[in-house]
Amino acid sequence: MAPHPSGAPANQVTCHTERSFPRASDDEVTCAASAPPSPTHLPPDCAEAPGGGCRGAARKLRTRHGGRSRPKSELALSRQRRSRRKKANDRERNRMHNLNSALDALRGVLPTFPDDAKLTKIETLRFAHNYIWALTQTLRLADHSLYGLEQPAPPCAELGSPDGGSPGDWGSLYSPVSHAGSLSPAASLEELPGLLGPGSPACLRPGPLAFSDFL
DNA sequence: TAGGCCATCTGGTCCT
DNA sequence: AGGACCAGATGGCCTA
Repeated sequence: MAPHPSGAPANQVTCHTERSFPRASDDEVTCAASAPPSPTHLPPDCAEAPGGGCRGAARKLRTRHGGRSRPKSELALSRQRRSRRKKANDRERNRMHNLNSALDALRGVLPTFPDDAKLTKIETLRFAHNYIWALTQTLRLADHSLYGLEQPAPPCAELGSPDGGSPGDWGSLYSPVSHAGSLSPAASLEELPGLLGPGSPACLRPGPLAFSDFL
């Protein structure tokens, strides 16, 4: 299922651009525009502020407060905490965006069907895991046949899978790494069974592929 | 309406 | 001290 097929964007924009929805604590956490910057709660892009008043203000503040580690008032401590929290929130948001970007990149190299909704995070990870396993098995089989090993391909049951299932073995027809840019996942998956040679074990020609085979 | 998925916030912990 | 990482909480959106 796709919770946000056309709704909210996958990557929520941050405070520096726009927010998708306000929160109760946003008056403290979001853009500095919502509240006048206090001397101890300087916006991160303060240096670019028109007139460059921020640095001057900070210097003035240091001068006025005697530089370092002076006992701070409760108000100043509170502002400092909020400032740190805001910065931590920004970093955390950015970190999660990076994580989501990596997941999107992973989705991009995984075969999917056109009518399939976007994979969820957990589906993407499981799919990738099983897909890599299938590719590994294919390479193993290719080695066996290339170097004339007498041993026939192991029965499907012996192939095993990381999850105990047997998702099949037809991933070696293309490499998600080497063809990442030109990969046509949808077509590839549907053509895979037919592209496998007639000598392929039955378990490697699973017929119509179900996406769930990889999950 | 319940449940799934997601983004975000938050506080804690560890590391530099 | 500050950043990275993590897990829990919260609330919004969507689908069955």
